[in-house]
Amino acid sequence: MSLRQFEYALAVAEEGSVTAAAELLHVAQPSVSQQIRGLERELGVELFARTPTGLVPTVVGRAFLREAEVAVSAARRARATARAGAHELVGELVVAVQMGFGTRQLPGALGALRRRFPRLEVTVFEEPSSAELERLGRRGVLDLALMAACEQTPADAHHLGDEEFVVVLGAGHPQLAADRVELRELEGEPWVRFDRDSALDGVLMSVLRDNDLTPATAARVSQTATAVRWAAHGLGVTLVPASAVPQGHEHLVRPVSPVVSQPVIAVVRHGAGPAETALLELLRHETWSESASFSPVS
Amino acid sequence: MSLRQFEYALAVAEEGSVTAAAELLHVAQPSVSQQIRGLERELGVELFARTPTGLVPTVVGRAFLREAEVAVSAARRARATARAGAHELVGELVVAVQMGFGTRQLPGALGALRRRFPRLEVTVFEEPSSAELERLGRRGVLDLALMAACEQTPADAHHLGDEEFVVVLGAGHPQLAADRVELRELEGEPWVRFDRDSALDGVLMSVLRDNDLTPATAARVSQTATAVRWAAHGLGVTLVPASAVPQGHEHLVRPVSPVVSQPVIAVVRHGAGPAETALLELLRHETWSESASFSPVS
DNA sequence: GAGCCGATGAGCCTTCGTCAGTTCGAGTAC
DNA sequence: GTACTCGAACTGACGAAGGCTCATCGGCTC
Repeated sequence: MSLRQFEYALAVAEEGSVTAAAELLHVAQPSVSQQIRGLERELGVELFARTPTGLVPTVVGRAFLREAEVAVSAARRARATARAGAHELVGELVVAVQMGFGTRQLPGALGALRRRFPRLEVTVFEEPSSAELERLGRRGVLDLALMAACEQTPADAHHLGDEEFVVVLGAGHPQLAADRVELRELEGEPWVRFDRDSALDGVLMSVLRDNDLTPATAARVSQTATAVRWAAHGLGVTLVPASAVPQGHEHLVRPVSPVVSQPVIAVVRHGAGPAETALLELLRHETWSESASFSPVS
Repeated sequence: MSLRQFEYALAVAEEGSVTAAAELLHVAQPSVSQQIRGLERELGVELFARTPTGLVPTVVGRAFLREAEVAVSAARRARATARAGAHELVGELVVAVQMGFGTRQLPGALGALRRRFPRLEVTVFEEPSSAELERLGRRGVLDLALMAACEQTPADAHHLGDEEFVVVLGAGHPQLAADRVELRELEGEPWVRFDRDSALDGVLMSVLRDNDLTPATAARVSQTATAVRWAAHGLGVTLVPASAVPQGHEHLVRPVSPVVSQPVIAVVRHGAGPAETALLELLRHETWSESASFSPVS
């Protein structure tokens, strides 16, 4: 049972005779005859009724040909898709981002990618933990991963820039008066934290530890936008990447001292093709080091 | 580009490695390796990225595999359909009926066929002219044709029975008093006739000629049911097969003298399979010679 | 260095394609 | 009605191509 047999059977049905089908397919007549016979023998059914003037599909033959048509056209589509991929970029690029990193840069890069390769679809997964990210990468599901550097960063990772972290304070918080918040001044504040085992929570914990602060957990959330909103409502203070602050909350945000920043890396998978490389280049050209644009209301 | 290559590629994508795929497919590892390479060479694209632990589909590879999956499953369905047809009857049986013949018997036979072979679909074409019917038959479109015998009836036609013709009179027509209408008594009546070149019109014309009647045409219609309805409304009289009289008009119908009847034949096409034969047998077992059940209201 | 994975090359065998010739049925001329 | 011709599909033999297997090599991981 091969595609060739299907195509021959369809041609015979279309033309109504083996001879005409053979001509259409640019092969000799016995070749078509043999293929049809072989197919019928393998299936154990008569697909065509032999008349003196040619071959006519039987009842089962027509039912078979309907499905065969689907198979053949799908095969043609598959080939066309692949061949198109040789020149243009087509397909689906799967990207994973560590929650909160590159939130500002990624849309720009993806927009540019889409403009350059309209037939390239992109799916983005947002994962909180770097462990899960690594697991997906190992399984080959991901084409490109965007994450904070950690101890086990592979050697072939591409350093894109640094993500500066900022605190979000509740409305009316006394520290909003300062241009830059001294972390030690936040002693005793309750914190809006992130999911256990998430990279963001890891950053927060190490920052608190480095500044001799005791972590009082007000709540745990999984998304940075939620953390910012809750902090704005006065539930506690939180620490998020600067690029992850949603619009409308800028006035509650302050850079911290000492500065907290994390190198952001991109990992493309083994045997990366032109699509991955293109996205990587676009990400490189985004602005990563941005002068903190948060300050007290003047 | 063959189905085998598609299956191999899908297996590799599924298993994540050539070795595992080969095991799954019960072939040696180099075989799978070669097929994948051949496919990639033919398409001019890298479908899989080679990693130390196995093969992972690339961006275009995934787009290709999506279509390949469709092709392979359609091929499987095609095979399953055909194999099912070897034991059970599946598919679509195309039947053509000469307008007005077997109108009563066909539904019964088709119902029985459907009960015995639920997966066999039947399509019925109603054609007015025998020439068109023959043309369709010659082109191999039809599996079975039901028609009146004519001069050029082929030798392999199956005689099913005879279709008696009856007249339909307008309400209040004086001849309704008789059990059987003498055709000569209809001299001067306008007739509701049938489409030019239709078999029914041919029957009507030869009957009128045989009885020395002059045909006065009141109207021409293409369907027997319409002819009966128009005749019932007093537009004229008409002559239709007894089995074609729709319910509710029986009181306006009378057999004629001399008796008009046409042999009804079934023609199955060259190389008829079990489906055609089954329907033919069922048609044979329907009652064709029926004592005329039309009479004046008692 | 052991072990796993994919790639490669040689040999065997199946399968496909072609050419020749045969069979069968339909249409036609006499 | 018979014989002839033509066109259709089938059959068999042969050469070519491709698929499968075995043994082996090169790379990478642990």
